[in-house]
Amino acid sequence: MNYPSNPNPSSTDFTEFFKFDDFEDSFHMIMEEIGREDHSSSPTLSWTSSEIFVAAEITSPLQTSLATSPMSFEIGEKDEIKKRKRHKDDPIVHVFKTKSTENFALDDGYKWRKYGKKPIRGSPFPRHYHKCSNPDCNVKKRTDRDTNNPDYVLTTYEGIHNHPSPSVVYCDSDDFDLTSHNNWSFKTNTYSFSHSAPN
DNA sequence: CGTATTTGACCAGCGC
DNA sequence: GCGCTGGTCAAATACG
Repeated sequence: MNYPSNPNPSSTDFTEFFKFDDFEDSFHMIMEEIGREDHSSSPTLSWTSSEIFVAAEITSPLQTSLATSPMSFEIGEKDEIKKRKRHKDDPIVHVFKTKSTENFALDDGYKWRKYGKKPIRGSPFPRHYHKCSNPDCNVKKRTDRDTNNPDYVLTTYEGIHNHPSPSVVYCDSDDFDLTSHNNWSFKTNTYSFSHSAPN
């Protein structure tokens, strides 16, 4: 399967990428929590990086909640709920594409445990499967090399972390509920972010 | 010796 | 059904 790149990397309107109700709900919920009345803009992020960052968004303590693309869906009514795998043409909302010839994995600040590796049909490069190392957190991510351009790594996230990023080094409050605070910063070995909500 | 990774086996959708 | 494919498990292995 070839993953499309972000359909509109410069857009700040995420809503057009959320075709599924649960995505839209969670998106609006988060926008409300961070005080965005128009629900159409993302937090402002700035970063420095040794890698070239291609996609418009990157995971962060807040945006991880948006960075979800389930691999399968539950469809149907109560008695007949079935699972459906992601179809080839389903939109993949958050695939992060980074130029990385040295480090395969995107350093997103979370700690991951690798649990699988599979050759993918049509690609000379295997896909790697990871779970969040935090107990009781079932967020997953997959990493592939871009078949069309092996210099790039595609990272796909599924799920919402139920804990803060271990890389949050500053927040304007001691508690961990980042969504209720305006200022925080985020640092990994590769990236450093800062976020300041507008007044 | 404890923890993380590797890797073949297993399993579940999906298309035919 | 059945086979193909991708996702997960878990025992073995590597590594600090």
